[in-house]
Amino acid sequence: MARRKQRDDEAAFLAAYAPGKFPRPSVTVDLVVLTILDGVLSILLVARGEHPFKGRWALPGGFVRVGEGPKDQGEDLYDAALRELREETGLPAGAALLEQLGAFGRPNRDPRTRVISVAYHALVRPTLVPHVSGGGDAAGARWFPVVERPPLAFDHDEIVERALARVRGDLEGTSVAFALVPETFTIAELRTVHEVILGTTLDPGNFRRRFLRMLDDGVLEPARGKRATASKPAQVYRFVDRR
Amino acid sequence: MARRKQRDDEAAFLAAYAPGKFPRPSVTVDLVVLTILDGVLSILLVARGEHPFKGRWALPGGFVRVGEGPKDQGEDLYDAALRELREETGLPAGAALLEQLGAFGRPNRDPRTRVISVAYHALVRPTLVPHVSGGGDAAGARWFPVVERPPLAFDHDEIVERALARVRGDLEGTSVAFALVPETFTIAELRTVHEVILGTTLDPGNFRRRFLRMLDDGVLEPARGKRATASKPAQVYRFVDRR
DNA sequence: TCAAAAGTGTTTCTCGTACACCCATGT
DNA sequence: ACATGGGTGTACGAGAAACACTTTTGA
Repeated sequence: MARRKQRDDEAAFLAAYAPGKFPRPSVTVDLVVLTILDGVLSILLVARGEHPFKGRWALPGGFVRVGEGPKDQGEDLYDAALRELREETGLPAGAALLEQLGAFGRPNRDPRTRVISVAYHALVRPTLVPHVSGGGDAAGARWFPVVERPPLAFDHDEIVERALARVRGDLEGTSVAFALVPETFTIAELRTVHEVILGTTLDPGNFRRRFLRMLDDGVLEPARGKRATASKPAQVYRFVDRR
Repeated sequence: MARRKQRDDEAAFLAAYAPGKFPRPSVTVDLVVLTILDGVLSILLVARGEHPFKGRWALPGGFVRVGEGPKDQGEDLYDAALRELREETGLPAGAALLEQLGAFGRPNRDPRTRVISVAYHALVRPTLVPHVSGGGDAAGARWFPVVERPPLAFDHDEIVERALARVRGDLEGTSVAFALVPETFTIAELRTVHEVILGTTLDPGNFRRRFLRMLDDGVLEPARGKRATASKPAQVYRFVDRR
């Protein structure tokens, strides 16, 4: 039958297919890992131990694992990003909000060979940050305030700029802010996250109202306990994730 | 000097660098080419002449040109997208609003070998569409209404869905709508674009007011002439691009 | 003269912004 | 007792939404 014919046809084609006739690029994932330390938006950078850009700071990242043939095709891009995050920071999967920023593939962005990088941004809870320094591969990794970060290797400055613009844009409408706050948090803590990302100050009263609207939308729920502050203790809340 | 030493060091490293120790993926660009035909949001698809997915419809696209060594590293991703657009549609550069959607790299999305695709969406003025059919490589290219498009090859259905979501999201706040309208246009024509993309109907009066606000923001300017309609002729406007 | 679409007016509601103010608590 | 920050009230303006209405043209 035609159906059977079609299958054999395709199988024959696949067997005859010779990969690698054309040169291929290397593909990496690079991570823009962000958190808030002492009320300052901060980024995780690694010092490059090898050429090119030896000694410069760069985004953590690495090559995407690609299998040898049609049978094993390697790992997903997202999984590669997760793996790099774990290897370079020691953070467990699910500890960060990981989202793809896009592909950066300008020729000569890496002097060695053509490299196309798929960038991700990862937002890490400040309460998990202490774990980061401990990691094995993470020797040479350091947090910098984003506003006073050193110039970066490759086109990583451009990637960081795009990540920041993206996070700012996503601040309202998505749940990015909750990824930068402890499990349970006060209204003021969440407001600080917004202020730090936007680089402005927000009216506490007005922010509170927006916040409470989320509450009866079911995005948030009150949690037990209060947070001790410099003055009157504040109610703590929890983000309810319904994906 | 240390400076001189550093340069020689790096040059030596580059010379010694042996590329291709690890398997590399193929990288393609795929295009979600959209326009509005007869008031219907439409997408350009090509019939696949070869395996895999022979006979299925797919997004236009092709391999990114990658050079042989460090000296020639090939073309930029954006340029590759432009080139494909030209080759497959005959559209000149600048005829379409071309923006990157992201990278799609699930293993086994192509049965032959690991392929990572960088997707772009291209919004084409309906007045330019007649040129499209004429193109050389464009044999087998056809417009489909997006709502009744056939099932696509590879993971292209997913890419299209993401493109549509992106365009809908960008509709307000960016100038995507102006890319789907003739050089000069009436308020009703622009409204139709919004309605078609959002899949809703909009109040003519209210839309007009939003539109006029753009006018005194300087985003638009009145153009000479009127557009003949079924009834009272309408004023035409022009989009002023200040990038 | 009639249908169709351009263009105007009006009302209501929601939301952002600004700002004044009260209240509870740790020091 | 008092400063600090949590929490509340209010008033104004911009804009979204709904809808009734007038005007201008082609057929």
